Amino acid sequence: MAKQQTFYITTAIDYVNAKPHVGHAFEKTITDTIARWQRLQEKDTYFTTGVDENAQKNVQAAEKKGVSVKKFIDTNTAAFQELCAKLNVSEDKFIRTTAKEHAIVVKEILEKIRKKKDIYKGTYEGLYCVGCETYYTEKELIDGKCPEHKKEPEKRTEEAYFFKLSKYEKQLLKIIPTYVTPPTRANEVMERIKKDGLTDICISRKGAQWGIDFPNDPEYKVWVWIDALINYISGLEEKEKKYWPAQVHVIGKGINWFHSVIWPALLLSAGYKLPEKLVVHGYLNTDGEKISKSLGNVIDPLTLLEKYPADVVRYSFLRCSVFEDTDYSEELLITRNNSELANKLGNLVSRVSTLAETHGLTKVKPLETKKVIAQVTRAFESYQTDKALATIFAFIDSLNELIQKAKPWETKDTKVLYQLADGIKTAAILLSPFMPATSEKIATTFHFELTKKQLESPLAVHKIKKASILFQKIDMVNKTTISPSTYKKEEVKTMKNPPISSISDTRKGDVISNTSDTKAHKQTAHEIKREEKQAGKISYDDFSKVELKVGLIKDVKPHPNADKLYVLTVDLGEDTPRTIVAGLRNHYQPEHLKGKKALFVANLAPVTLRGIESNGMILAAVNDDDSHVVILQPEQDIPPGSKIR
RNA sequence: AGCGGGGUAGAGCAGCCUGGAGUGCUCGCGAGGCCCAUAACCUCGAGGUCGUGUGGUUCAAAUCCCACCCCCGCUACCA
Repeated sequence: MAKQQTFYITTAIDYVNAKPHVGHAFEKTITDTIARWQRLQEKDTYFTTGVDENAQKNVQAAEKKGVSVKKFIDTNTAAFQELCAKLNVSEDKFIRTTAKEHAIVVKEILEKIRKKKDIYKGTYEGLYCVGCETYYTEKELIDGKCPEHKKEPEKRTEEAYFFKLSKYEKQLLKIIPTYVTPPTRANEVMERIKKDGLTDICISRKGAQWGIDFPNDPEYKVWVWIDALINYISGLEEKEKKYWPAQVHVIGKGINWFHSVIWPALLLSAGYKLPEKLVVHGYLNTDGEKISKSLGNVIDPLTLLEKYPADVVRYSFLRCSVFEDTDYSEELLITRNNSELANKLGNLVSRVSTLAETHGLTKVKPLETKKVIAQVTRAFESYQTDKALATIFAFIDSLNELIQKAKPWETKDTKVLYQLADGIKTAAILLSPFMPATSEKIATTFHFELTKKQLESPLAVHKIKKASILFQKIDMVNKTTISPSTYKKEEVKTMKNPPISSISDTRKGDVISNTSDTKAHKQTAHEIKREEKQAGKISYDDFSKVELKVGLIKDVKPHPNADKLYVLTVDLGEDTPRTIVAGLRNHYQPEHLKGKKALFVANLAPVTLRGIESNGMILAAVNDDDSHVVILQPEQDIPPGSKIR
């Protein structure tokens, strides 16, 4: 007998410096659906998901909250586990990278790479700001100075461990086109390799306190990305032999580079087989609509799951395109629940089960379903769960048409009722990876099992009882609204980032990132700010230091090197007009500013912004999330240069 | 500016990879049918220069290639 085929599938592991957001839920749902489909195909499936707990940023985030790092990650990890449970995610293992077993595997693999002579000690040279205790890339500097301290950083070198990524350039270029899907994501990476080439990457962090020790050199920690990627192997534990290589890694587009390039290179070096497919999904765009942005609606998946059944939430994700970015909103969920789940599927099951209860079923040749099954199978082969779902719902539509045409309530045609019931069986089994609980309910009503075998054989006739309501309709008014204050802006930003870590710091492979300790500084800055707030008041003397004047905007030009900035030419009643840079481009058209009088700060120290020196500042009123910006103007006409007191 | 996504009916989308009559889906609108079902379901209809190019390739372009315009996201910038 042939050995049962295995199927190993993973999600990316999530970065736990904040609570889970819809993107995480989206990825888990897609991956879970593929895993369940493979199980339905009778493959021996292993599915892992989990969290990346070793990132340096956790240290800072924890300190900010005033809790220990361990406690901080435990709390957030629990939220991710809760998400999986409530979403009905069927993972076989939830990985935590702080687990001892994980660290052991990381060390083993690094040892293999070292033996291959792909690790060497070199010197990292970078621009170091003493105040921040961190390295900056030239791109991050403003005017050649540290953005926090406005001081020029010094050139510093330190010893570090490097991985010979460059060695694998040719091999990678060869494998990426077949490994990475969709092709645009493969091209993206190929282009970058061809353009910039691959340089060796620094894989150690000196003096970091959080993370996995570098083998044989406790002065260093392993760079978090290396540690994170290895979860795909460490998560298998003793099952490694059985399941590796993975069939699929599902990841978000933001972390494509790490999975397309660094991960296979590490595996090649360590002598592992490569995973078969990297499925790179797009993002759910939750503030695509301006309306929800101004309302401050942040869609929290755990809140959604409290309000709506898991299957409804899952369905709302799974209808979104896997590969493209999609706008996602709670309205969308409600519309889909009502018109697709309740009206189409739910209502169909309800009608057929009621009619079957009163009239019974007579076994005849079922409807043709091979085509639908083949189409769904094909969609799964290319990991387009959204297409698979659309195909199933087109089939459900055809059942609705059939019942309407055949009018079994009039004809009492139990043969048609059988065909409908058999069709529902097919739909329910095909839907079981998407909405497991719903399929289970339908299976109970019509007496079948959610197996491959029953998918391919006609429905056995049983006495049917009317089904209970599958999907309740949702009132639009009941929509969840979360006030902006629930989430700090900063948090939302991090959450929108791809699960593991930031990309910018590895852009050129010259990585000692700015993730290392800026905390000392940041904390003091924070304290100062807080003190200022507590004091809250300034003296008149302080106020009088600010020189406010009326200015006439004589000209408005877009900043040549920045999207959000205008360069204003302003008459402040002086001999020559001043150049003032203002961030108004998203809020005003040039013609609405030109010729107007507005209020300016006249004695602000000049600053160069993206290459243009600004000599003052325009005053504007701003709402909470900066979405609405209004310039201040004198109520009546008054000459430029007039003072404001 | 860098990277990414998009522009298809009043709104939101699919179709594009692999070219074959503007085909389809959800919402909305108009008319009708049905009375089994969750006020659901079914049929028909109105509504389109498929962003622009009187650009290229082709017998044939929403689809492939080129140029341009606009929108959105992330990052930078809001003195």
